[in-house]
Amino acid sequence: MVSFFHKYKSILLYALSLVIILIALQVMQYKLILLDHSYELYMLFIALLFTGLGIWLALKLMKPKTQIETVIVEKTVYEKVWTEEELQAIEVEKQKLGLSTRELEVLQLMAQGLSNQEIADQLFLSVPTVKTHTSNLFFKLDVKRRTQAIEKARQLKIIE
Amino acid sequence: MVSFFHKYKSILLYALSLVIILIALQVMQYKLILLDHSYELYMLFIALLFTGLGIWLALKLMKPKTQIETVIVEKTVYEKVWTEEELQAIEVEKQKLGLSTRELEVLQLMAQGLSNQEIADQLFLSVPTVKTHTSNLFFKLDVKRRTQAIEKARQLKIIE
DNA sequence: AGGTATTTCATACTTTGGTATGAGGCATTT
DNA sequence: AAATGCCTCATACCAAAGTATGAAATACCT
Repeated sequence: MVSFFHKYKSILLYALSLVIILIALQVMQYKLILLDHSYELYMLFIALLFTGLGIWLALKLMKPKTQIETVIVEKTVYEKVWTEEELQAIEVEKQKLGLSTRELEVLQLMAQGLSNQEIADQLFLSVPTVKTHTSNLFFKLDVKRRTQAIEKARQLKIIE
Repeated sequence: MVSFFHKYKSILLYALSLVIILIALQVMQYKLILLDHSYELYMLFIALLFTGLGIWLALKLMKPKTQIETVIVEKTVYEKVWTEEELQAIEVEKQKLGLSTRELEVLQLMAQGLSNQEIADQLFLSVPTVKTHTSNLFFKLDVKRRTQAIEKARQLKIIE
């Protein structure tokens, strides 16, 4: 019963408004407006009033539809100025990771979108070797995929 | 001038309807309805009529909102680095790509390091659907892998 | 009413990515 | 000399990514 009211709250409110306004209009009609014989203005007023009410009702009922589309997050990133403390914290984290020279090289190329094969070619390595590096890299960065590794490395300012 | 009409077509149509209906009502008033002294029914009719008109108007005006063409306005504001011309050039490139809403959403999540499965879960899609989106995405971005797509999207400032 | 674009899903297939394990060479450190 | 850490490579196996193709529903526009 409560949920019923909740669900159709807008419509019930509309019906209520309808009744109230109609009564009000009838009162007004006999007391004020029609005395001036300004029937056209009177009608215009009513029309606009109920149009507004219709718009309001539509907006209320439409709400669920607009919700679906708001999955996307809007981000406005300003140029961040890093304080000494933050930079030091990042440095510490980088140190803790203990990435080797080779691993950093691989990470660089990985972030540029190269495949393991392409990285191997670039660094004159075999693909298994590159895989070993990437695998160790993921372990040290505590991630599961190269895309996550790239994201994390970016946050730690290891790359770019 | 044409686009002006197109943009405010709904409102103009509303105004037109308003006028026509008011005139019609006045004619009706003198000829039909009020002869029965059914003033209340008459008012109710008007109220419902214009409520409907209001709903229609609201729906028309809401349309652009549900489309959400460029919801992802991820304008990263590196204030001092990017000039107006550069930003505009980037915008033009973005437009040329013609990425759809869904594709942009997938791109976003992809850049956060999510797997196709995780993207599917997040957006309530099947994995094949996500694959379709990524595949189209790669084609439009002219890349071969998701890591490249992320890199390119970053350069075009589509993401972060 | 028909055309277009988007979104969705499926199936089948190939390629790439990632894990596990082992192993040898080469420095540096203890 | 032995231990440690790094770099290298290999094999094998499984998971994820990516391609190709078809299809169907929706929505929008002319």
